Amino acid sequence: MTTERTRTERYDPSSVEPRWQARWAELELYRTDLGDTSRPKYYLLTMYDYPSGDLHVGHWYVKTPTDAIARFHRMHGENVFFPVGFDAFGLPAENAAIKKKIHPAAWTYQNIDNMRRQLRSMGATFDWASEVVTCDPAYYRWNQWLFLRFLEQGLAYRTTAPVDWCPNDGTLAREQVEGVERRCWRCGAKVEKRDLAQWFLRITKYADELLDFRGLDWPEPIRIMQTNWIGRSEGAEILFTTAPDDHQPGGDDLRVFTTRPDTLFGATFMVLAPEHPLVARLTAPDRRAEVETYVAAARSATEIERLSTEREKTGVPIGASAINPVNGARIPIWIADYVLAGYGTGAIMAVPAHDERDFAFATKFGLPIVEVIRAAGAPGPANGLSEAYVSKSATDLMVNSGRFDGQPAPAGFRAIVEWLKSEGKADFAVTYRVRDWLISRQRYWGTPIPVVYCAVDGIVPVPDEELPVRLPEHVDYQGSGENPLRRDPAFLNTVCPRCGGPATRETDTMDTFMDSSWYWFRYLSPGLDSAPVERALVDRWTPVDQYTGGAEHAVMHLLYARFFTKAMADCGLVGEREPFRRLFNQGQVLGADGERMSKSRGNVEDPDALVARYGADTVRLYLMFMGPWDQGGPWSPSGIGGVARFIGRVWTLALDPHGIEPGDPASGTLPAGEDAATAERTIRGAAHRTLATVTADYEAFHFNTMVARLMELSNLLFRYRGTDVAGGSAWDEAIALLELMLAPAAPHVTEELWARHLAARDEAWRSIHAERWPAVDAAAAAVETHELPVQVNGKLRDRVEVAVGLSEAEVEALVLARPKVVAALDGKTPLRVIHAGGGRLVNIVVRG
RNA sequence: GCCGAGGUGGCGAAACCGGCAGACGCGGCCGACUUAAAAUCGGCUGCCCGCAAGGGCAUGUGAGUUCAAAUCUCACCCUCGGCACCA
Repeated sequence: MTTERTRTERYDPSSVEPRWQARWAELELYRTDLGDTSRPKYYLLTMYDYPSGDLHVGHWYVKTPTDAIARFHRMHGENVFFPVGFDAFGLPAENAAIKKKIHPAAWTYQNIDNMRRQLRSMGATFDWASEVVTCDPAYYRWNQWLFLRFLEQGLAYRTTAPVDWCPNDGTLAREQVEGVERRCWRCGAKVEKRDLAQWFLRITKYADELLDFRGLDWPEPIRIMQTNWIGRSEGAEILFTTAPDDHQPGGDDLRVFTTRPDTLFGATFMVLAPEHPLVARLTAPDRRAEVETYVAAARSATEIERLSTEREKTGVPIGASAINPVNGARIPIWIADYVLAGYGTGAIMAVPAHDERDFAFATKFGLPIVEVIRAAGAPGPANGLSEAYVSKSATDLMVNSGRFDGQPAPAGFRAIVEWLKSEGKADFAVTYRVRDWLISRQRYWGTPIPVVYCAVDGIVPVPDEELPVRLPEHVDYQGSGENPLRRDPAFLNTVCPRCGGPATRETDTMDTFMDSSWYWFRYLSPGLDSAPVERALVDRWTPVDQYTGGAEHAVMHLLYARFFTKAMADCGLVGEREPFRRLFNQGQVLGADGERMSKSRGNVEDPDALVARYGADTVRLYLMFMGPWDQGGPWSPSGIGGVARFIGRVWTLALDPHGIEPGDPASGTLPAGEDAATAERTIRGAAHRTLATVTADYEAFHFNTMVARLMELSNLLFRYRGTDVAGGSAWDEAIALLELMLAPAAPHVTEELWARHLAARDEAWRSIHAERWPAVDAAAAAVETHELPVQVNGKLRDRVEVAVGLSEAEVEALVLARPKVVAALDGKTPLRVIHAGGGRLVNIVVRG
């Protein structure tokens, strides 16, 4: 008997995992009863995916820890709603259509089928009954409906805006414009800008409200990025007028926005955006050729290039002048690409003495620099300023500013604006960096914008009862990259809903960010065909309690979602004005080469192969163990074997507590100096201390240290395997705690072990995932002594085991008597003894 | 360029509040078990000097604050995310 060394069967995920997945599905364990009010609700949302074809480990990296959160909350008795869906419109489907001659819909649905299968292999607790697919007319119909409400509210409007344009392939997305040469990805033609009439949503109306994050538990960096993206600037709008010349009569209004009206006397020239509407009219005939060349060049540059502060400043004078309203001075008008048409008024007054970009510009082109602000007490510069003085100190004084000389700059700011305001030439103003949201896309695979154009009635909204405006199925998307909807007469030609006369449909479709701006509301009632959202469920379940997804969405998706919620609230559709109470951004898993995973780079890591080899639990646990969840990093599978080993050890501990390791002579005997009673105290103490830290780690999403703590506990239990205490009550308690703690992260193996324990005790089966999260036994977890590090002059010299709760004097006496400390003191008298952080460390200071 | 994040052993990382740098795991080395291998189990493993006891050095670089700095401050270097038509 004793020589029999047969081990328990190994853990075999390939048989255990599918069996439990099937059982959970059969029992509909994760279908949420949204009407159940007996328990607290927990709406857990993870960013839905674009159906690109295959899941990669990056998808697992977001979703499996989120699933652990869902399970953790269920174990706390909450009614958890954890839906999934697909962000199914978008450019890649159209690209696939062009390249592979497959219909975008076919490509998309084929990918969705595959990804559904892959998502199910995670063993996650998604509520599939709530699934949303945005390219389904039952979904995009409500995009159209919402658009029409926004149109009624004045939140949607149409105006012209430039697009990247290829003469052969029409509008191009940013990623379809290649290289610094800016050429078309398909035909290589030089890309130009073209102005098109397009639809916008008025996000700027909510700019101030979007700056308010009160009540939201969001990461600070995301709040800062959104705040900077919105970019609120307080200042004034100043009215300059153009001076008369030989070629034009003057008297045109030129409005500028400035944050520094106190520097107005230092405005020595004016710069218009090359796209500014007055440029053509004001330009002198002899300047025209040069100006037109410059405007063309500026239009082909990207905004990132134009706003670079590093780049050499460029610009040309247009041969006209403006009148500075404070002193009547004639100042030359230039155009330069660092001034953008879309920001402020598209025109600036240049104050080179007090703005870095203006200084660089004036220096390069020999324009005058007039100092008008000086630090208090500073002498005036002897030979002119060597750099711009941009400091905004409250004690700065105004100089060379007529009757404002000697005034503090902040007072001058107000005084100058008040004075000009009384003359109708200025007013206080606020400008935002954020621009209204351009939602028009000249593409096929998106939600058609539901308006028609009638020669008689102009822009006419499609009536609600005619929604959805369906995408025609059979279109010619092979001809060119231009929107195929324009080539489909059956779609294009319609009748005006108002007059019944001939009309044409809008052929632009919506930005897919429109779809993702309200999908979590739709999850609550995906099949509802009378309204986009069911108000009662929305009121009960939103805002979302926890949202997880990538930080790459910090400003666009997450800002649009907030805007949409506010706009929907103003349309009376929802009650809350914020979508996501708590946000977490996990890091990105990069390819092994450190680059973003993408098919074209060939660095995509396929989770199916890993699951086949190690099982879903190991992959889940490894992704959690890799590092902090918000960090991400390059993918490397080295180390996954360690996690697989850990799961195997838990399996062995749970099913074979009395086994002896033939390779370890100490196996099966208690550690030296321990009897059964102390061993059991050690086991219970370790288990309950682990429970305390693991609980905190789950709550803080510190999954990597959570796994480490469980490894430590299993290592400790392994030392007691085969001894007299193995299989005893303390042991069994520790094993049960270990399984419960591991259950949210590794749901299959823990479910199997739990079922076997129940069967061994002849108890009826119940899922471990329906068990309550255990409570810490504080008495068991308490420690009696701890190790105290002792430093002399900040260097570690000794460690002392001390009882918990000694006074500082007792500790000091103990420590000063230690031989190593005496040696380190070398006869010198301690100057101070510092007791840090409640017995964490003692530092003895001796030098003078 | 602008906004945001991050740089710690051979590798992934830990140190949550300014208090023992390197938990946990990978890899490596040594051992046990085995006819053998695999698997499994145990031990050691930041670098340098030393037989050892011990000592010195060390958290991207350089300065500073402090009894004490991976952690705070300043400057610089490098990597990653976003920059409005990829999602």
